[in-house]
Amino acid sequence: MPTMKEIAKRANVSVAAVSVVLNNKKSRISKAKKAEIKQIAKDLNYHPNIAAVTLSKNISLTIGLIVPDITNPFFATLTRLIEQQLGAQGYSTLFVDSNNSFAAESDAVQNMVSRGVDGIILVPSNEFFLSKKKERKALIEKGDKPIVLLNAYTDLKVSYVNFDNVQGAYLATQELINYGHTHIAFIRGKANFVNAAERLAGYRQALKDNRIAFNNDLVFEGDYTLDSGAKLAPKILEDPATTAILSANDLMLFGVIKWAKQNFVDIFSRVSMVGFDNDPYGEIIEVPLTTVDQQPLEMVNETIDLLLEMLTTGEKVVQHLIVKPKLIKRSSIHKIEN
Amino acid sequence: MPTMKEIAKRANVSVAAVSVVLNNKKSRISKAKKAEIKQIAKDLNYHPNIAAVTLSKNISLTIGLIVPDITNPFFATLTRLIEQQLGAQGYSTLFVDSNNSFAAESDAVQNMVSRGVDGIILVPSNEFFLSKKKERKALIEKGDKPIVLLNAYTDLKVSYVNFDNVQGAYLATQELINYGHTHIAFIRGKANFVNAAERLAGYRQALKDNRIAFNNDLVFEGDYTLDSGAKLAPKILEDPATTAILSANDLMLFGVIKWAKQNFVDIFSRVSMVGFDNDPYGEIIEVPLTTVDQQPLEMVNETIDLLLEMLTTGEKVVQHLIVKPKLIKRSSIHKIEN
DNA sequence: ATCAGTTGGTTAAGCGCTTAACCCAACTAA
DNA sequence: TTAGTTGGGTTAAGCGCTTAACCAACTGAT
Repeated sequence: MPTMKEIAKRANVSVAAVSVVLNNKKSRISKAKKAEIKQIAKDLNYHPNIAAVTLSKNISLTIGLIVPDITNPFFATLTRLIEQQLGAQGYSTLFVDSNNSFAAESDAVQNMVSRGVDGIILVPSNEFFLSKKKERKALIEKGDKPIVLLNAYTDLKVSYVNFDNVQGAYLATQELINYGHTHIAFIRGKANFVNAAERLAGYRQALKDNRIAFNNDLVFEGDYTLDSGAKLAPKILEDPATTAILSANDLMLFGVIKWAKQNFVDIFSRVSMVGFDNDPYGEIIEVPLTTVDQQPLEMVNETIDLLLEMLTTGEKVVQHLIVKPKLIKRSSIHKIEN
Repeated sequence: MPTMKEIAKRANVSVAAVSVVLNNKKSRISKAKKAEIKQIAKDLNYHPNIAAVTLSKNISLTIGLIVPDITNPFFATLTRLIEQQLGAQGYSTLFVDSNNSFAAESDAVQNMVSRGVDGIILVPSNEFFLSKKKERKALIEKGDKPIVLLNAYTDLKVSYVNFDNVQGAYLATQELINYGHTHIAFIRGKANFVNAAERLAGYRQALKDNRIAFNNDLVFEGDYTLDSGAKLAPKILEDPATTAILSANDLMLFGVIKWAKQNFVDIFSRVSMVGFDNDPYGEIIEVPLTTVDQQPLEMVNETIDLLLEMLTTGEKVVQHLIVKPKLIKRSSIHKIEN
């Protein structure tokens, strides 16, 4: 790999001169020399050693990205958008799949700080919210880099971008009610997942606004995995009065559908369904799924803007951005006569 | 962030002493001093500045990973396995989604080399194989880092890990034939995708071994996207003699299914289907999809082993590893009477 | 008494790049 | 004539860490 030293030698100048011209800083280097240096750099196919730049400037043009599970399509979509937008701004992405483990998230943040990332985007795992506040706080403050949480609310003094889970669940529930449903099962995320609580709240609010009594027996707790949905399916369907299911994500609904297939129940006739996430596969299943879209592009845009603002101004702002949900109406809801 | 200098001052030793003990090198530092230094490091929550380590040792414990599209579940699975296995070995992952662009792959490699990654895992895009050999070669040789291609054959002098596409397509085709199918449509990948050619070859070989004439009118060209499958669907289904479809990936088959839903054709009765990839959603659709599993875990294991061998020995080996396919038999094939 | 070997470290150079401070010759302007 | 400016760079220190070479004091054997 060619270095500035090499270029300097060929151009008969000091490496300082090379540095300033290759970085396009205003300096007293003559036009001719500038051109010569740039030409030599091009000829040698020079590219800076980023470790050296990082060491001396204390910025790395790298950001860390931590997601709970990249095989979850929603997180994959976020990841793709983030990587591409950061790349367009000249930033590289140090990627970690935390496998839904708080310990892994913590290690990842430490390692990223150690590597001198300029900032961190953390899509918190479920475990994140199960940890002690003190530990969460320690994680956030490690190396006090700019950090923004994505897809989560939090009580910590840190920026986050989330989407309006209350409103999302409200919209979805209202839609079911509009079709005449009153016995609506709700598959929530585990008690301590923050987004899960908000979604439950939206569900309850919609019931209340429609004067439908909330019934806790209709609330089932999953963990956002397909398997947890499959496991809950028989319990949910046990009550013949239940005519609809609202799920805190599509994946659990797919689990319900899978269980139904395996047990020969015609699930699409049996219940109406609405999910969360706008999973691409919701569109191609037997009956396309009505779902709440989390507007990943908007979320990522806000996240990148926020992070970039911190990086360029050098100030650590604490902002909370909430993007509005959008109900994608497809065919998994049918009318009920009361 | 505390530095070795800080530790050295507190322990009344030189930073060189700190360096050797924190790196557990054998040295002439007394047990007592060693313990003291380590304790201070722990108290200060010291973590090395990786940029400095990289600069001086010329290794970064970072590897670059480039995939064509992280929202494709197969690539997501590979990515997850890679990141976790590398993490377990102390390596971090610099991630790039090339968005199926050769230019992006090329830039990514350059950038990674510039950042001093120790090695690169490239899951080549489709465009990769459409580029000139000279350009592909240039990409591979950039900065001559250890590099292994994953999920591809190649004519270049570089290691790769792939799975046996010929055998995979052969198995799938033979399965269809076993069920009595003789008019089997094949959705291939674009002509220049190397894996696509091998899959076609396996399909043809199976036909030949069963004395079924190859008919080029039954071969359709997609680009591995869901949309391309949807676009091809009407053409494929036009010929009433066609009783089965083998697709070079599940996604295109999902596209066919989607088109069928939208056009009210009962696709699962109309044709038998086999895909490639063992996409998780193949299991939860109306009729679970028979598919060829690419054994991502085995592929990743081989890839990591290969790369780690190069990293530890420092030698650039050129090995070609082919993992055996596995046919996942589900319900999307039905018997045909001839 | 001398010397080799051991113990317990230190020194210094270097990795590639950045940046503030400096230098000198030639040219203006009063 | 001289002070001041401008053009065209150079020097040197420093970012945090690594590593080979060195050194001083002590111990034990001859």
